[in-house]
Amino acid sequence: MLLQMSLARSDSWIALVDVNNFYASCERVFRPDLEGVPIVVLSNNDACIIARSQEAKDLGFKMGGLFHKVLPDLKRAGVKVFSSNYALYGDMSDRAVAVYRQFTPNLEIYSIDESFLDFSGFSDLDELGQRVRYTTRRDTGLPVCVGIARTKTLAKIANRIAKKNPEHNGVFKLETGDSEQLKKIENADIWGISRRLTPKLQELGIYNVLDLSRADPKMLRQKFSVVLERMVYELNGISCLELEEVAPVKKGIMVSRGFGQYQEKYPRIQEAVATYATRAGEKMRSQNLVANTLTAFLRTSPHNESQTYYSNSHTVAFPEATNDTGLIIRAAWWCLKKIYRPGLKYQKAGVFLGGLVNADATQPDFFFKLDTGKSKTLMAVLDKLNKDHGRDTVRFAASGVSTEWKMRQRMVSPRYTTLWKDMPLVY
DNA sequence: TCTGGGGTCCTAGGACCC
DNA sequence: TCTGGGGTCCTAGGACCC
Repeated sequence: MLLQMSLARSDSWIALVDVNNFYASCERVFRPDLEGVPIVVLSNNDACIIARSQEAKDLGFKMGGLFHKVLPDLKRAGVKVFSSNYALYGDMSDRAVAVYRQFTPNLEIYSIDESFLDFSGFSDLDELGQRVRYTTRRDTGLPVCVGIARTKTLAKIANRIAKKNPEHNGVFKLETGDSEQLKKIENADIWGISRRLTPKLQELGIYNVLDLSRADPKMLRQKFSVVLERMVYELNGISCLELEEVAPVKKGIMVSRGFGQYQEKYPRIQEAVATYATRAGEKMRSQNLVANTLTAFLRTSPHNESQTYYSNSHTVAFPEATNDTGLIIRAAWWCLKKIYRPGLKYQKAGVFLGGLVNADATQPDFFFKLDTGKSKTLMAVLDKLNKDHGRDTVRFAASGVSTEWKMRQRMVSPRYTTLWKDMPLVY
């Protein structure tokens, strides 16, 4: 593979804006009474901790900690616990990005809580970073930190420095070749280097980011990968990772969930799979995509020692690319029939749509004639009703009415910003 | 009872072709 | 029937990220 890189223009600057403790901060925006109170947010099924406020971090609660194990400690410490509320987090994320766009037209939404902003050509970048920070807080209630540097990798590091050192007031500009700063950061603490890689780098005498920036990129590529090679260039201010302002077309859409409790019965699993298939169809249509293939998968718990682990998947190709929920459910059930084994306690199932292409550029199958006009109208009506009146107002009977497989969300906060009935009357 | 969900990129290896 | 290099394409699996 050819290494793509370009010397940073002399005036090119990138800012990484990152919301502090994003999920926990979202919960706090509408609950000012929780200011200063430790907060944790749980994964789906209320299984483990996936986000913590600063206070909860300081109390020693760990990422990934099992909820049921740490529950007594959480109670004792007076920690406020939330199930995850992705409707709220997704909407708050959109609001933050809308604020960032007031400062630069060129930005890349990197994740639900991080965006890269093109700061090239502006003067007084520290002051600009402070304005982004102040405005985001004022207009959304969310606290952010800003890291500014010549490349994405360095901007990530700058952001980390801003976050860890309160004296910078949430904004830090990292100059290329600032060896004092790079020396202070361990390999495992930067973007793209996992804990696993750390001991191997240490064998080569690479203990911190300064060492890494001075390592031989060709040698690292040979011993590890092109990813590490690029990192060395990035650390030296040579940009290898461009700003992706236009989100690339998705290559696949996945909808999967663990069940609220283990499921054995075929009809219940069918309902779950039909529900995931429905959700996947909605996602596709909202992005004007159609899928060429569908994969369904089913597995038992890898942690349940009372039975042997079983995991299987099956893929089918649609005769013609589609985003019709009826066809997606049928295909998903076809796959499910191939992989379901009676007598097992299943923990999770999912649906994956692949071979995605734009819905306006499909290749019709000569022999298989799908009535796409009728399907399109039906799906449009379905989506409109569900958008106006709430999810699942109208749905396929295949999804069933039982609730036993549905995930647990016992402590979910209201959808303050996306559901009229949940909107607080007094702020 | 109980261990997230959704995604990207890279690599190796096999199939196939000329 | 055997031998071979060089190339592309596809897939599965791993690593990593948030």
